[in-house]
Amino acid sequence: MTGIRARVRAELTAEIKRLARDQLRTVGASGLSLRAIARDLDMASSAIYRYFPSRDDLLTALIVDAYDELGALAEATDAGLPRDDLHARFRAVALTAFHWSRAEPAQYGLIFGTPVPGYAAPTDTVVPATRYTTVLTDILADALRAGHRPLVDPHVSDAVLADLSGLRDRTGFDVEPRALVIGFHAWTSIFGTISFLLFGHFHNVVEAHEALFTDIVEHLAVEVLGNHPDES
Amino acid sequence: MTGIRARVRAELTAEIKRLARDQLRTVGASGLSLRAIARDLDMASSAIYRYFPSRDDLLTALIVDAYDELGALAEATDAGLPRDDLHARFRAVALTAFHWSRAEPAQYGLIFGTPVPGYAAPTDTVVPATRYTTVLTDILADALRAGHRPLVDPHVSDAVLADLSGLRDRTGFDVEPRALVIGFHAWTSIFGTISFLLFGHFHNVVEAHEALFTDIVEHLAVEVLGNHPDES
DNA sequence: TGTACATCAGTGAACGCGCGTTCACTGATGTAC
DNA sequence: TGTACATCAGTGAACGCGCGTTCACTGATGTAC
Repeated sequence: MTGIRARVRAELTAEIKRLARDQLRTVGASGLSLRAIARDLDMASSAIYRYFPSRDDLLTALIVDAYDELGALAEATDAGLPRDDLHARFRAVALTAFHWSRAEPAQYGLIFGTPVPGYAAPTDTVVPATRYTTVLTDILADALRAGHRPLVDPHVSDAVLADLSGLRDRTGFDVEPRALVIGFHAWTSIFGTISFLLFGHFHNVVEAHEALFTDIVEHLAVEVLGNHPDES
Repeated sequence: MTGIRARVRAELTAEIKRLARDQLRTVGASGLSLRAIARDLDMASSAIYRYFPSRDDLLTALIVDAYDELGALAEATDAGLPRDDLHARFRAVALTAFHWSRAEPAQYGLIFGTPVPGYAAPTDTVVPATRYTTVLTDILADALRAGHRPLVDPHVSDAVLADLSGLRDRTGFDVEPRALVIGFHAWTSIFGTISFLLFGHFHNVVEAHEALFTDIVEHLAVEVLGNHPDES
């Protein structure tokens, strides 16, 4: 059986990551300690190196997992809704990010907070990082095709246009620039609001976090999607 | 002369904070080391304790300074513009935050990034933290008085309404709830966009940061302020 | 103006702690014939 | 099915480093009379 050793290995790898996430919660990314994890596991500190070649590799794995978790949740949420109810899809996917940020604040902070200085995210993180964003842009692209139009057509600077055409040439990603700027606006609004709520900037101002988030996303949805084309 | 010792003391205090900011830039808030600062100053590490009673107090001073710097810049920017050009004031104050984030990324990360775990911001930081926000809400209040109306009237949940009336009772801060929700939206959009640009989430997508920020803020201004009342 | 005393800045040693990573090693698990 | 060998997981000691904070102290600067 080649399987048993591999299974034990996978379990211990998962256990190490689980304990690492616990540490993220209590001491933050820069306080993450391999020795502390080894202590929790009743192992020699050097044993961790059989699973992760260095502390940075463990951090990278946590980042990848976090992006994948959020991305998978958003994909599942979106897939469960009727394709043509763009308002509902937009709201639900935004709300998914909000709920995930409350369930996993440490992981949220890891990917959306201050970057750990001296840590350069390797390329392994690029694809997982795009999963959530892809769900969002797909919704906006569907909306465009279905005749939804944003309330205000944004101005797009020449420099931004040039970047976007470069992006199209490099990756084939081809979306109408004005729609994309609206998408960026929605993206940064959603996560800006979540971050401010999570990081305490609404402390003593508004405590009904989910209600406020919902109100803001609702407002955003109308601006981004306009009214339903049937109604205009 | 009681002055000379006080002056030297003020200078050294400033020097310590300057070196601490350098460290923020290179190793981040949690890597901030009093011993390293003492080394840079060619002093015994214990000497720092004549100026800051603990590491956390130094961190607090840095946070207060950061909020004050950004707040003072926004106040000065706004004060230099004609009171009745609300679009210009809104854009300029947003852009001030953007430029400050580029000039002082470490300080920006300190106040708008992931909170340092285990560090509870003391009450000294509350007032400085409101300076920027006050400039922004004043602009929106002026706009309302001048007849500007947002393009879309936001829905405000009962729970948010209750929080806001509680806030009014506690602090006397009294702004029309729908205007305030729009203000929150603008606030989180501005800083969400700045954070994503600064923290690398637009890496390999849009490199013309200032142009993109300007486009998004312009879009936001129209949504928040509507068109100028004269033109409608 | 001069002296006695209090305040303050800075020193250097020490306490007690933690960290990432390497290395030679033992013993168990898997593989090939 | 049994044996020889290779792979792998985990150990424990060590290297070299860093940290915040305390404490008794020296010597200079300021204050009060």
